[in-house]
Amino acid sequence: MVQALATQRSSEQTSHRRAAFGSAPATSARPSHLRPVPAGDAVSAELDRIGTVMNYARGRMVIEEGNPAEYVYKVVGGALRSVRLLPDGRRCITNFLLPGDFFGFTESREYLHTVEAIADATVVRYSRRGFEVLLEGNPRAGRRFFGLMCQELSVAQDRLLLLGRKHALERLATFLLAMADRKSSAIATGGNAIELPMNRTDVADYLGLTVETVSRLLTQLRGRRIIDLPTANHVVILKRDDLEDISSSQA
Amino acid sequence: MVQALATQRSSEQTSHRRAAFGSAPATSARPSHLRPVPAGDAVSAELDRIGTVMNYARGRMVIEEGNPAEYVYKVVGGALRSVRLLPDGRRCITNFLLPGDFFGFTESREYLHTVEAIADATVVRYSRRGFEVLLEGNPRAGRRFFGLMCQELSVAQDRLLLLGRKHALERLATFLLAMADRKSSAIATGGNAIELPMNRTDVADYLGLTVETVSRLLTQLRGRRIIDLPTANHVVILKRDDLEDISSSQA
DNA sequence: CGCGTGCTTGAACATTATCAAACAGTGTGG
DNA sequence: CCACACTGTTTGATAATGTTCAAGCACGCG
Repeated sequence: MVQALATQRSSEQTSHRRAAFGSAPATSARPSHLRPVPAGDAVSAELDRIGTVMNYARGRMVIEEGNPAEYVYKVVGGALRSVRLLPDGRRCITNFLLPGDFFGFTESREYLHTVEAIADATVVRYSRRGFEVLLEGNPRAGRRFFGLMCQELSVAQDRLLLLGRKHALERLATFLLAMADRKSSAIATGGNAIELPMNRTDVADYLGLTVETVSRLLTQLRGRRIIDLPTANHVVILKRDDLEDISSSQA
Repeated sequence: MVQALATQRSSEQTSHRRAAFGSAPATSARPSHLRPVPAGDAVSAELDRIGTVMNYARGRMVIEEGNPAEYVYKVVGGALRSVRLLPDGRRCITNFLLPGDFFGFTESREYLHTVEAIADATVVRYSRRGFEVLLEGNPRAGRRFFGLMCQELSVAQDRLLLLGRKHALERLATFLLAMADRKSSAIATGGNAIELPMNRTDVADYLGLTVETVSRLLTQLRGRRIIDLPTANHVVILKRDDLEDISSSQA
């Protein structure tokens, strides 16, 4: 939410100020350590030359499934969701995108997923063509992004395990711990205070559950004094060990 | 199974014959069109120089979670499974690996998943170091493998949707259609005869179901004359349209 | 021929979904 | 400034899908 406040309300507002590749937004407490933001260097300088800063208001679509895949993006501030749909409307959020995350990569001509801002978001947009030229001309960039894709794939596989084999409560615990690690807005609390930028429906679609189940389980965890819920979107982890036990994560 | 029969029974048998990068095994009907095997060219020639052909008997482990990630692999013949486990033994098969597929890519020092042969399998092994040198020195190779990772990620996201939002019968239908497309061993039948190299437990762990449910649903589909089951591992798609309707796939 | 593994089938059960309604928080207009 | 409407959250009762436990069956192999 801190990031969101720093961005402007208007959507699709373009600024031609050049974007720093590796720098986290000033309003972010620190870059995520799960998906590290590459440090500023030669690759960053290259990317800076072709990047354009853009702002999207909450709810706005950044890319849409089926549209020509002409750009790739990096999140600078705010939060977004990557969405896949079934024909009848059932929804899966494949990923929440936070500062430092890239999105929009695809091998096909069109995007295969939709990305929407769940909080006012700032992103840097790179032309796909320019990005590809960078990849071909700069082996270091190629290596870096190949490594990034390996990590993404690994994260996705963890989620396959979560969706395929974990119970509802295990899923929620895993999610809360991951969010706490990615987005520890309060260093003072040891990374245990989480400001959720997404609503219950988003969490449900991310965990393969229903809104009702997510709500009930959060209530249950609060009843067991494992978490606190000062407000609906503010979670405080009180007993991290218990949450880790519940999550059944090997990590 | 055709591929498996062509390979030798002994495991970990090394042959220093050089491996053709893009060529499908002679015993394979045709390369998968879902995950195209890159055609032979300069990149292939590069890889050939550092590849070693290896055979693994059914059930053998090729790579193991936690071990140093020293190699990357390409499947030439047979079939393998990529596995993730929870501490209590619950299992998720993140992918079935068939001829043309690569595996073993990771950004971390150790493998994050286990790969086992489900049928006698032939793979080509490349040293990770040599592969990385290739990526850095050959922009075309970099681009190709980056694209491959994009595809892998997209496939994984489709499976997130499947595991998160599809019912058991939809999952099974989706799986059967995908297998038919990947592994149409009988061209004469229009790609509708499938020889499943994996057992029911593997299918269950791939679809996030139990063996019993998989078995019941296969029986149900046979009862509705949508598929035939000449043997337990031989599926014939009789009504592809019905199966596609059931699968709820947008594709 | 008998054993073992994997597949199928059945009955009871559990977890989570569905349907429904009340509640809370926020922003808007009177 | 308060009432109202809207959206999102919580809670409850019921139902369904898929799991669990259990047993029988079939095929392949020694």
